[in-house]
Amino acid sequence: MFEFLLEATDGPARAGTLTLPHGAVETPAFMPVGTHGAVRGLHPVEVRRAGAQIILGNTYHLHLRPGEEVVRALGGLHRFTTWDRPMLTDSGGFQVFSLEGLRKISEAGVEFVSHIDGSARTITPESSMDIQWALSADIAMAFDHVVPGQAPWELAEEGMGRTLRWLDRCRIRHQELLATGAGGQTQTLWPIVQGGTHQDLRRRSLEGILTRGPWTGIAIGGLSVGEPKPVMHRVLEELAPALPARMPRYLMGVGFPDDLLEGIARGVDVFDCVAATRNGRHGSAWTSAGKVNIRAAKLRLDDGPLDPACDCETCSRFSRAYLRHLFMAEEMLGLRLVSIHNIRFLIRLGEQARTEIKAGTFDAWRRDWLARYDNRGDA
RNA sequence: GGUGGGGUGGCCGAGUGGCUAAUGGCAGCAGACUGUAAAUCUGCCGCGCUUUGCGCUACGUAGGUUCGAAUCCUACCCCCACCA
Repeated sequence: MFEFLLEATDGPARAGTLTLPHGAVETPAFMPVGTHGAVRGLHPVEVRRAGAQIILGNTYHLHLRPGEEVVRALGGLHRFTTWDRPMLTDSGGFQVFSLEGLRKISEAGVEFVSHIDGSARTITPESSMDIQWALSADIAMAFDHVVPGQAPWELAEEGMGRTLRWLDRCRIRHQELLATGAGGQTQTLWPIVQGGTHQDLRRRSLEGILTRGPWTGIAIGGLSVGEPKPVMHRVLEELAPALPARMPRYLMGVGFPDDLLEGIARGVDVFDCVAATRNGRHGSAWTSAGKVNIRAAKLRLDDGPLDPACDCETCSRFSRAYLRHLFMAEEMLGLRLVSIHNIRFLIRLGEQARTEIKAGTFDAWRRDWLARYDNRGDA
């Protein structure tokens, strides 16, 4: 039910298949983010047609609105949203970082002041598990304490240690929930490696997680939260040799196209990132030649597709000039079309990487790809 | 024809003697965004240059008052409302 079959490796890069209750996920894979139970702006069919095999939901946001009991009463997140393929829910741990000004951390859990109505909302390792069980995604994430990328050792140590202690509580509660076995529901729990940018802490975190195993997958959190890219690469490289080969590795919150390739090159199997949809809504598109600002004046009469090398529904049909017009006219179709392109772009990057890994040509392909990719935005 | 109100940078619109190349907003231009408090945010936005500075032009037009005017005075042109 929660198997990971490692099909090929090419250096540290891996290609595999993750089997989950709602279907298979071929890796390397990019998961579009659907915080509120929807990939922002998109119809589930569009998300599916972009090639998505799994999407995310968010514990904190769905707890606040509509509330997990509503989702449970309506048959769980799959039925509620009509997304019938695999889903993963993030635990609310990222909101410990992103909503820093609205929360208070203690060993018991995190007291949030709701960003919606100011009411007090406490999330504990146990309640995060309860909420995620009610949402009933295929994969639940451990409730973790994410610290900023520049966090000094002391703070990173605190977050890492707390994440490990909370993992014990998550695991106990999750096993209790599994034991109830209500309605034949099943779900797996993935732990999260923390420790900031400090090698000793990352190692301790990973060792702590592995001694608490077994697990069906493992996540690396607390990256791309303000640290320079080379530092993220270093952390991944230091971690890679100690990660068991049999488990899928999920690099949380990453990333941009180049981050996917750099992550895959360092042994990562699964990614998620809001940038595809957020940048899409903001008019910033990724293409094989680099970033394109779709509002740019120079595109006014550009009759070509966003990315000639892309097979998405946007590129196969609409011109850059039309997309620009939609943005200038504030037609919501524009936001949607670029979002569709961006998620297809990342998913296809994973698909291409998978092919290259199986062919044993990943590294050369990656170097070539990155050399052609202009990150400055004048593609 | 009379009376009153008004003409400000691409547009709307503040400003009623010096702190004003002129608040705001819109439009335009450029950029940012990494487990979503974001269909958001930031910067530029009279012209030129050796661009943390300098020069030029500018608040309907032409004069005037003043050390100094978008701001005060005079004349004229135009717009709006009401009255004839």
